[in-house]
Amino acid sequence: MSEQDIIGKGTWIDKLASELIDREKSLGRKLDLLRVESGLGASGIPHIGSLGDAVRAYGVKLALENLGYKSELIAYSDDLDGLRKIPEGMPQSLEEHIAKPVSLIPDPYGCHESYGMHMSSILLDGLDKVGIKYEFRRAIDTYKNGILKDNIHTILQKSTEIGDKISELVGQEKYQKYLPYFPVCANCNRLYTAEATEYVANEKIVKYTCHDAEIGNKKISGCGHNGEADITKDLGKLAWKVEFAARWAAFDIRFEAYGKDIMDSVKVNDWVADEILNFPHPHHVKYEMFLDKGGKKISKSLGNVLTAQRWLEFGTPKSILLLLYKRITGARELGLDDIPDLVNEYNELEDIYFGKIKVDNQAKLVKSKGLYEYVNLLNPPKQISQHVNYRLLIELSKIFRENRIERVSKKLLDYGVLKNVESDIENLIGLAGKFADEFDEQEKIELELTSKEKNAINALIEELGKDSLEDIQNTIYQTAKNSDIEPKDFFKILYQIILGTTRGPKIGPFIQDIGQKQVAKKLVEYT
RNA sequence: GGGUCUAUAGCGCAGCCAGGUAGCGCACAGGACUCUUAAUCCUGCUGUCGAGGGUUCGAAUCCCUCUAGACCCGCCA
Repeated sequence: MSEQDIIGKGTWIDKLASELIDREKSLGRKLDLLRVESGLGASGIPHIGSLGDAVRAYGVKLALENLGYKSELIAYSDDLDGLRKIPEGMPQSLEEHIAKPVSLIPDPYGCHESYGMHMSSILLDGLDKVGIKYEFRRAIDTYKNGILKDNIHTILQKSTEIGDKISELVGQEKYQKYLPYFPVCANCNRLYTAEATEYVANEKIVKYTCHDAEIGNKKISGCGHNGEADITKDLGKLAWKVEFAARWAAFDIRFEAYGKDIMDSVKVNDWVADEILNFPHPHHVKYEMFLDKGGKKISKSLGNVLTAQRWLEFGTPKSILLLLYKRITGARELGLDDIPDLVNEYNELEDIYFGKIKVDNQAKLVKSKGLYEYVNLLNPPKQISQHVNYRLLIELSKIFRENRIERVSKKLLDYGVLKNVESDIENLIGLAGKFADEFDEQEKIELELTSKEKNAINALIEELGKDSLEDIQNTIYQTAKNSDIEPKDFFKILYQIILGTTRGPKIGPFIQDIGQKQVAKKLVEYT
């Protein structure tokens, strides 16, 4: 690859942006604002995959701007989506609100105006924490303000044609029978119980009947209300198979990524946009779902949901951005145990960016530097910062649980890893410390000790009580010998008590680090 | 029925999406830190890149076929 072939910063994001621009040019559309969109779910706890959709869309926005175009990210919360299932760990009191749009359900935690806003806020908070900027829009406002009205009208008028096409494209036949529009019942506020029976085009009204319906395998009772919904202002929503298209056209969206689970919906929506609404569909990129470590889809009901907030307890914002920007293709099993590698990988990228690590392959160098810039949202630091291996911090954190930041810092200085400890390193020690506490919990080992061994431990405790103990290593060795125990076995016992393992660091200096009294206290528990 | 992903060292994985010397972690072997073990550091070993074909000066990487596994859609949004 030669120099002039490199687009933008040389990453997949730049390539995507470039494809997008080429496509827009060949469509002959105006290029003064290339708007990108990310859809946010508002019905369940937003996991890191939902965050990824928005983070990557923002990356595309940055790439477009970098190539000289104006761009904007719309974060659209689908808060007219009906609640179908109570997410794991949420109050059962939500039961009465099943099938209602999430923005019409009170927030069970009382901190937001609705259940939907509570969920959306978790995601928006995640975006804020990693530095993503966006323009927030909500389904409920979009429908109330009639922003989609013309497109809804067109879609409903051509519902027969659309129903047939859906059947042809994805094999789903229900829209040959029903209108792709779900009114919210004016009487009971429920969404899926209200069946749209007829569209009165000249009045822009959908007639509906609220009757019993099934969601999943759950029966939901309708209230029997017969009503009319004005598509220009009443609440209701288009079915997903056509809603994206209406929104894309109304918002003039030129790019939206999607997960493979909604591939079929996107296929239909593309057709609806192109053929029914006469709005060339946005450019897309498909991504795989994040899976948990067992290869299962992250699902709220399994309780394996991984949020940005959870990640940020242990990892830096940049580690999330790196995860999401390093690539988009491929299935990925993801867990919190990926954090250490990502934190370290970021440091490596920084070293490459500032020339501290040499990379021979020119293309790879450009790509790595570009990735570094995206992880910094195209605003990279001017200077390299100090790096400490995250795993080292975890190991040190396991040893020092009290006054952790201070004592780990001191150790880093002793090791010569750092010249001085700055606040970002202290912050990282905090994160690594939480990681150590959470995932390397040392359980108390049940040890069957002989009286000979107990005597030896008692002797050692006495020695450790002395202030002027000089050579702990040798003291232990002597203690074992005096008690007629193989030193090897004695060391093993000590490792088990202190570290929970059968081996470990050289124990003399190690005890010094932890503190003689601290160790003595622990040993007493076994005598 | 439709679609997607995955397969690389003993194990776990990166590299593939913009082709250019096969990499990382763990494990293993040796060494440093005065006896005694290595959290830490250094050195070393480990390969039919699932199989077959194609494109290319050059393929783990791009294309096609096949095999095995996983997942998604065909309720709903």
